Amino acid sequence: MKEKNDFFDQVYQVVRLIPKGRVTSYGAIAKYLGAAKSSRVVGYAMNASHEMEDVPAHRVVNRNGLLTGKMHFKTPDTMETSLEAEGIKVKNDQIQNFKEVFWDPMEELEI
DNA sequence: CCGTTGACGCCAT
DNA sequence: TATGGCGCCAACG
Repeated sequence: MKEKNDFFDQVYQVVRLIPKGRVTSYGAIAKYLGAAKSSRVVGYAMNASHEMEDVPAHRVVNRNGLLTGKMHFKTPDTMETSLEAEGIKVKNDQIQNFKEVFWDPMEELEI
């Protein structure tokens, strides 16, 4: 068994565990995986997540709760629309109650 | 093969 | 408080 699975795959696993109506940040995922400074790689993994339909990339935003990656979806409105469909309030590409809907894998999951 | 870019985040000034 | 630069890993040209 190799402990060092692909970083991308690990990211997908965590993102898939994000409960409906909750969101997380790239840094939170990276930190959970033990690569707090590799937050960029998490975002890159999200870009490749288009192959995995089970990866709700729309539930992953930056640390500011800003939908920075919305433009990478099928349509720029897909991300905010999907979030609002789950009860998350989005205004001007920014999650309003971000602190309330924020889901920290470190808190909910055990490493 | 080398250089640049990217859905980010933290530190320094 | 705000702005700029660096780091990290992988993919693309």
